[in-house]
Amino acid sequence: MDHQKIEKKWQDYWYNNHLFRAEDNSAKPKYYSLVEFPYPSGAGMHIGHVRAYSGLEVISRKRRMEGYNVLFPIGFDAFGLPTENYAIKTKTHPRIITDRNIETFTKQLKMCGFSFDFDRVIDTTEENYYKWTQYIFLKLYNAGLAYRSHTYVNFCPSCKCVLSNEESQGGVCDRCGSNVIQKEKDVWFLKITEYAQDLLDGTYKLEANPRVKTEQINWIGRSEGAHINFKLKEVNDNLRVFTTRADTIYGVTFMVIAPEHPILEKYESLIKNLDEVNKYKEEATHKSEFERVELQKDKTGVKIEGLTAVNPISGKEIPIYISDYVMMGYGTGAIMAVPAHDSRDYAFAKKFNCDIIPVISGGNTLPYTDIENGTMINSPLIDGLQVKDAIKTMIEKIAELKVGEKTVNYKMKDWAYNRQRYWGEPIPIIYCDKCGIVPVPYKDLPVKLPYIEDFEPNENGESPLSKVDSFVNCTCPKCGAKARRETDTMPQWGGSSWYFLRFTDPRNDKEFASMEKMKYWLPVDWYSGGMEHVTRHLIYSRFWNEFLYDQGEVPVKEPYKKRGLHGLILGTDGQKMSKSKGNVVDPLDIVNQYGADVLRLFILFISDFEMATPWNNDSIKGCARFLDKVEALNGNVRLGDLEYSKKLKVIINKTIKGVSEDIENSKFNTAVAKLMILVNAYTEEETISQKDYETLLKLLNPYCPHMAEELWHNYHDNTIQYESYPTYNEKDLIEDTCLMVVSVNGKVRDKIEVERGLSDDEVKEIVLNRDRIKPYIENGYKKIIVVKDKIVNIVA
RNA sequence: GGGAGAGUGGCGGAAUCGGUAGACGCGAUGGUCUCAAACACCAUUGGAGCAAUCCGUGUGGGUUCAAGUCCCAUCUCUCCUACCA
Repeated sequence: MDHQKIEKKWQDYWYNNHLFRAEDNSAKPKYYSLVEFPYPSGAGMHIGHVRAYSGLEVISRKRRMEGYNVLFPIGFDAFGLPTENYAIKTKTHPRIITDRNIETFTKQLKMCGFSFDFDRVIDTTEENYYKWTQYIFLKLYNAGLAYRSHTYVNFCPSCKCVLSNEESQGGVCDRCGSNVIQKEKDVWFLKITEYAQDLLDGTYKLEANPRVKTEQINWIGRSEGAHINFKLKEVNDNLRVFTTRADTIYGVTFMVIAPEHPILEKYESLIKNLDEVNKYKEEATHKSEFERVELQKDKTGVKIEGLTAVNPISGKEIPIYISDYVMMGYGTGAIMAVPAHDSRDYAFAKKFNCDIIPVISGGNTLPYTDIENGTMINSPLIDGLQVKDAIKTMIEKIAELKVGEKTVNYKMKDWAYNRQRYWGEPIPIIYCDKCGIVPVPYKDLPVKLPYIEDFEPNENGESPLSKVDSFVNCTCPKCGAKARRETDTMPQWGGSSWYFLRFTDPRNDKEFASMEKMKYWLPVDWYSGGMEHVTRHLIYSRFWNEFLYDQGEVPVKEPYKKRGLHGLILGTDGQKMSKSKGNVVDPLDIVNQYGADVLRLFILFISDFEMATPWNNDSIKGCARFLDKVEALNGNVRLGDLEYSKKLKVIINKTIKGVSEDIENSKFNTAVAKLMILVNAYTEEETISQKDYETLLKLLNPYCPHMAEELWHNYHDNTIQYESYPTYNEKDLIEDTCLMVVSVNGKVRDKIEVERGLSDDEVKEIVLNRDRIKPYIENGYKKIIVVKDKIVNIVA
């Protein structure tokens, strides 16, 4: 069959007739299946996209046949650095590049025959979309969840841009791979930490692979402990620390604060060795996070002369050090060091000759860090207590003395939200000399991104928009005086944090989506995506949705009911595909050579959907042969019912059941194997009935819709897309007879074909008289275990 | 350092509750068709052995009538995370 021709034919038919359009008013039950919308890169669609979309493509086509009103949308997450960098390199405006790329992507998606609702396509860079991204930002601002702060942030020296914590994992820029440094800047933060507990609670409820859940749970990083205030001897102030081990307080022999800690500036005048301290501070902040981690074995630091802390329990005076092994971003940026029971504190103490006092018994050598089950020593108030009780008792004591309290700490940090870049949503904020920070009134949205020619960032990391006077200069909405606009833009993750809401009502110009439509469509029933977005996009978007829910703007607290996973497609060499390795597979080459149906079938057949798998050029042939066989069967079809062997009936019914169950469990590969078994069984028959052939076509349709549609039209005038999905007959699932395995001492010695449902005694009698078995039981046997219809084991 | 996942033929990978290990596909070998090749079709295909049979799911133990599957120990790989106090 000429796949080029028939695929084009049915794609035109489906898309021109809007066959996959989701209905807003429908009596059918709804189903919202969502795949992570692509970033429209210049390279076009990648083989990974095909795999990522094929899973829910199968589900969506199956749901339509099952009578659901399906929303399976697609759009483009088109703001972002790669486009901007490419624009700088080629001196072409990002708008032009984006439009071009979206066009290419759309064409390619259609060439694969994906059943997206192309009437709902959204583009995050369009004014009528980013207007609402800005709207949600203002909502956050007005709720006190967007704030500006002057602080140290992750900064990529190559992209000349601030990065969020999520974008600089491992101390490396997410986009370009450069080492990230700490830079002091004006930063917009979104207070995602306010939602840490809600996000954690929601994670437990999410239907998802444990990998997804644990990763989110670890990222949120809840830990229970206490805040403890250590009085400063020289001034009337406290040094506050966070600890999970309040029990070890008698073992504290020194304090350590992060180089960025504010008391350094606050009590500058008291510090006798200020020059030395400032020098260390300077060095530390200019080290990249990578360097800090690399040098971790070798602890560095400076003792702060002139400031002393007082242990609130023992009253002992202890020195304070500055060291870069303490991070400003976690806890309070200060720790109480217990060198006897913490290997980092121990290393530091050894180097700086600090005292080391063990407070938990059991260890012969220091540092003794295996301290979950020890007993307290050298700790007057809690001596002899088990660690667990000691923590509890000490926290109570601290609270009683009003020098601290029980608290919960989260690893997650607030989300650094501004970027010094052109190709993003302008942050809708105005600075007025009189009124300070003024949010743009909702009615003035969108703050349009001006069309400019010079979009290169400058050397000191200022946004290209700062050079555009017509954009910067404005009037204060409050007092009418001359004012300036914020010139930074939002990060790539902004637009994608709410796109699933927009899909329910993509052309609305009054609201980001109507409540009525969101009530109908939400939550997303099945959201499929990659592991790489679990600690970024998935958390961000859940945060926005939870916030909007609390504002009464969306109807559900958690936007996703189920989160599915897809594994990476690796190169044939087992390495990640990349241009530099030259192991990239272009999906369109496969489409041209074998057709979209073969590609779709193969990409799901290749392995477990959730696992990473190397690409294999040779195995595709098997899928092509399979489709040839399906087509060839067309000649064996006879109208009307045929009476088959029970065996074939069983195969048909088992296939229907198995394929359906496998698909629901994301076991797309074994579902294909079952279809192959069915086709092989059909091929052995002289003739098959039209009804049974159509059963095959319906089962095949979600995978290979072009072929299914083409063959279906040999018998019908209507489309197969909304034909009812096959159901199976319970009583035809099992054969009348069964093959039982006979083993002696666990080794297979014989097989018997017997009637189903024989009693144990009947089976025993048959087995003991088998010629193949007799030699093994000449000297009698100890016992016989019969597993009904399956296996007999004789213990001799 | 912490967490998660994985280890099965020449290859990609299957294997509900512990019950015939290797489904399905690729490749390979032999054959049919062809002047020939490709395609297609038929047969065989975990290893050793003529065979009976023996050995086989990273490694070493254990539980069980029975272990890829459960338990203990151990090695290797992948991903995530990371001076997290």
